[in-house]
Amino acid sequence: MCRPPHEDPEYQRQLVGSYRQGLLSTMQNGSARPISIPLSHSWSNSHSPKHMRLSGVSGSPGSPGRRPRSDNKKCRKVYGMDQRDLWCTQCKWKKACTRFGD
DNA sequence: AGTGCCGGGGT
DNA sequence: ACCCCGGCACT
Ligand SMILES: [Zn+2]
Repeated sequence: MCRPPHEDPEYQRQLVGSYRQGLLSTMQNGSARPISIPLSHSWSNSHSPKHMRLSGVSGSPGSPGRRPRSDNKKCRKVYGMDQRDLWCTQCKWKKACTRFGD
């Protein structure tokens, strides 16, 4: 029913993945406390102060790693350049897709 | 060639 | 905040 732009600009960017400020919509509480996320401790503060690294992931530390492209069909491939208006907002702006999010 | 995304830029 | 492209990694 309608969908005035006072909320959900694209389902409010999809999901209540808001923490940080989206909490307002769900809480409707008058007190917007910027405190906190349930930031837990580092599971035990110093799990093992040793060189924990045998050969797991990591090719180059100073690199974001490779790009394991997925065979998913996202907004762009599904609809095509001729219907860009149907893509999700992120795809429209050449950002990471939020609708499929593979 | 084409998709998919970060970084950067305009309003 | 909202709106995009340059250029890059990858297929
Ligand atoms: Zn998308």
